[in-house]
Amino acid sequence: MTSERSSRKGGRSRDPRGERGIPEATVARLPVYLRALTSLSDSEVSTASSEDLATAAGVNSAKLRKDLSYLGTYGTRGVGYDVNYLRYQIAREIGLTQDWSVVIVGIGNLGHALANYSGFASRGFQVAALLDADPDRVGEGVGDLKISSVDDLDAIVRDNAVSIGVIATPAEAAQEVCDRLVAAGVSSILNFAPAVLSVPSHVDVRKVDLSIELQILAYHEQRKAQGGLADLADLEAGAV
Amino acid sequence: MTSERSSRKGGRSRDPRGERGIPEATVARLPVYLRALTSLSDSEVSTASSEDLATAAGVNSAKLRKDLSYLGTYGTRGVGYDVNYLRYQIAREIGLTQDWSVVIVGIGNLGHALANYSGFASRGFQVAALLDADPDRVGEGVGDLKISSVDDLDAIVRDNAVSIGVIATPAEAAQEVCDRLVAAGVSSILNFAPAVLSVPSHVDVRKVDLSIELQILAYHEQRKAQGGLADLADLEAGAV
DNA sequence: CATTGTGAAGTGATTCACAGCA
DNA sequence: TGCTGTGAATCACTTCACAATG
Repeated sequence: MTSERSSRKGGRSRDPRGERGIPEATVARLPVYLRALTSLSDSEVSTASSEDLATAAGVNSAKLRKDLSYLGTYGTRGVGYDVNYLRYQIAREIGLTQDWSVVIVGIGNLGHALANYSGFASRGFQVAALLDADPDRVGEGVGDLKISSVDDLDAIVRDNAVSIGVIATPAEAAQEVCDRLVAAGVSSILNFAPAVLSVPSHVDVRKVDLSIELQILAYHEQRKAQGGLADLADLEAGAV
Repeated sequence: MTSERSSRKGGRSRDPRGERGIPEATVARLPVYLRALTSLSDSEVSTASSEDLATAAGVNSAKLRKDLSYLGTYGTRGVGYDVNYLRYQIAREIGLTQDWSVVIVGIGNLGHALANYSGFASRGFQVAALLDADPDRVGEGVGDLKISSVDDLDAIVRDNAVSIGVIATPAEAAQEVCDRLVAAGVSSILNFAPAVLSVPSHVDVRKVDLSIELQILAYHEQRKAQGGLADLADLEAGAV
C-alpha cells in the first residue's frame, strides 16, 4: 500500500489461495474484527454468526465472510464462528501473538498522548523508549519512561529489537528522524508528521494525518451544504 | 466512504463529468496535493509539472493528472501547472476558502494534543470549544480556551455554527457523545475513540485509530520476518 | 435448515499510452 | 517539442447469489 513498488510477484502471480497473500483492504479490517470479537468475548458471547460479527464491526456480512475466507475456514455452516477461536486465529494472522517493540520519536503534545496511550500495551506493543532531539526534554519522565536523546537511537533499537518507529515530530524534522530510524534497522514506520517520507522499498510507512481527515470531512460538508443548489443545477442542466 | 448507503444516484447516473462528483480516493488525496503546493509556493516555485508535483506529494504523475482532471483543466500543456492558481482551485474545491467551526469532545491526553495542534487554525478550522464530561476538568484552561461541560453542547453548536465534531473520549463514551453531537446538528465527525459509531445516513464519520495502524504494520512486519521461510515453502509446494 | 464459503458479476481505482495542444 | 488530459486496459475490492454442509 505504502511503498511505491509493492512488487507482489513471487513466481505464480494469479494465485487462488496458495502463497499467503491477504488483500490489503482485508488486512486493514482484521484489527477491527479483532476488537469486535474481544468485545463479544467480554460479554460472554461464545458463538457469533457473520451477521452478528459484521454488525459489531460496522461492515456488511458478505465482506466479513469474504475477508475471513482468506485466513482459512474457521466457521461452522449453520452455526457461525466460535468467538475465542476466531479471535486467536486473527491475532495470530496479524502477528499479535508476539510482542513488538516500538519507539516514539518527538515527545511534544502528541508524543505525550501516544506515550500514555494504553491501547499499545494491551495489544502487545511495548514502548521501548521515548526519544526527543531537544536536550531540555531529555531526562524528563513520561509515565514510567524517561525521555532519551535521539542520539541513543541506534543502541536502543539494537538492544530492544525495535522494529516499529512512531514519528511525532514537527514536519521539518520528520525525514531526518525517519532516515535515522531506518539506518538503525527499523522497518515499519507510523508517521504523524504532515510530511511525505521517502524510504527504501523494504520499509513500510503508514501515515496518520489529522488535518487531512478534517479536510476530507470539510469537502463532504461543503457538498451537503450545496445539496439543494446542486439539485437545482441538475434540473436546469439535466432532463434535456 | 463511511456511511453504509452512499446512494450517489442523482438522475443521470453514469456520468462522464457533469454533476460535480469527485471519486472518494481522489478527494482523500487533494489535501496532500494542497500541502505539496503550499510547500512549493513557500520555496518560491511558481510553476510545476505533474511530475514535480507528484514527487512532492508522494504519488505517481499519472494518478496526479487524473485526479486533477476531475477538478477542471487547470494545467498548460507543454508547461505544467501554476502553483498558486492550482493551490487556490484545490482549496476552493475542498471548501477551505471558508472557515469551519469544530468542537473537540474528551479533553484527556489526546484531546489536549488536538487542542494545541496548530495545523487546525492554519487551514481554516476554528476550534470553537473544548468539551468534557468530567466536572473536575470543566473550567480548566487549555491554550486560550477553557474546557466547557458537554451539557452546553447544544448552545455551543448553535451559536458557533459548528458542523464538525472531534471525538477523543474513551471508547465507552463515544457513542453517547456521538449521539449528542448529531442531535445538536453536527453532521461530520472525526472519531479517535476505538469504537464503531452508528449514525444517521446524513452524517459522515471518519475514524482514526492508532492501534489499528500499528497492527497493520505488525502484520507486514511479521510477513517480512517470515520472508525467507515463505520462499522455501513456495519452492516446496510450487513448481509442480 | 440456517449459515458458511466462494465463484461470478459488478463497481471503483490505477495505470497505460498517446492524441491534442501551448 | 514537452507535457497535459483522457479514453481504454488493467487491477483491486465489493457485492451478489447460491451450492455445500454441519
